[in-house]
Amino acid sequence: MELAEARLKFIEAWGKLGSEWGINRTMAQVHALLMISPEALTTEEVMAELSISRGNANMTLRDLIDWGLVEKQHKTGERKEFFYAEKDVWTIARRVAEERKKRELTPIIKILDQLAGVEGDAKDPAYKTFKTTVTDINKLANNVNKTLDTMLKAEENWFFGSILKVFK
Amino acid sequence: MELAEARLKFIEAWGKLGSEWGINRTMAQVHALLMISPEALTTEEVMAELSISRGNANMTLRDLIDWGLVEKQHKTGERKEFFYAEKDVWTIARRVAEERKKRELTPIIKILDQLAGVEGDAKDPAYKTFKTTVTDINKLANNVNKTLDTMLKAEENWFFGSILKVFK
DNA sequence: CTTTATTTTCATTTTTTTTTGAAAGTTTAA
DNA sequence: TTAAACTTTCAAAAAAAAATGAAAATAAAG
Repeated sequence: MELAEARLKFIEAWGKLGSEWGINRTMAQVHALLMISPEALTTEEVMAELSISRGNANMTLRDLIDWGLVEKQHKTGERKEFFYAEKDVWTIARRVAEERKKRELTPIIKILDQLAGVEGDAKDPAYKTFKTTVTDINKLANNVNKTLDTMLKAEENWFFGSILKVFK
Repeated sequence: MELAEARLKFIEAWGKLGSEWGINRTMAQVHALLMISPEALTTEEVMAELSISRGNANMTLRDLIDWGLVEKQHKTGERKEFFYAEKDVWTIARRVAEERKKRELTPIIKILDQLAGVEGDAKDPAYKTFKTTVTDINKLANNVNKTLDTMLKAEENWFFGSILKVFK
């Protein structure tokens, strides 16, 4: 397989994976393109490579910056902005985990805390089932939360090494 | 807060979480409803509780069955079908992990294996960056894969207990 | 069989999400 | 200043995803 073909396949696959996980396909594709680009790219280059509009490229790049996955660069003598993606895969994984934790896990734990406190008749099956389910989900969410905190502090080899060693 | 209100909030929150993770909002809501229902429900009841159409309820329930989260039940003397959700939260988590692994992780690892094998000029920065990125993502994906295998076999307390103890 | 209850399908409609592109805004440099 | 280069915004359009509902299919009962 040619590099050019492989690059396209990678961009396509990363876009598909992203959309399956609730991330805009184009955003995942721009991320993929930047991850495999040794040099920072301009908006124009991103637009051309992926055949997307200026508005789309601009918004997507801004989102990637918000996720902590891409940074703006300025080159001396050049007027336009360049975009460069973090290349360390474990750092990328941690940034994504950190953002999703903040945006999704923390809010749902807050709601579950409220819901787990609902009062009711201890003999009512509807109440018992609700209480048990919500309390159990809350506990699991807190376990995931703590595990993510661990992951955010850990090195990749240490993290997986330890997990896989314990459960060998 | 009343149980009735809490139930609605839970269904809403679960639906939102689902849609953020690439799962159809209605499917997540039907799942939430069944998780907090002590008894199996009929299609009619699901339709009424969530104000959705028969076609939608039918397809969504079938999908939940495909995910291994809901089972059909038949009651003697009753002609219609009843739907009952798995209530053990750790079992639910494992089923979801198992399905997403099968549907998404395994296919992308297959693609990454192909892409990691692409040949090229070892001095070409574009090639080097591509190769490194793809290889690193592949390694991470395989670590996640193994960790999921462990999770699928483990008990909740054992799994998180061990992880959190190692990294305490 | 035939009828009735129930489930499934799927073309069409509706809703939601994403993308476009041109205008407005901003920055730099001459 | 002014003007050119570049970035951002956002209303409108397009595309994608989800939902509807009625007809077809299936299954059970008489």
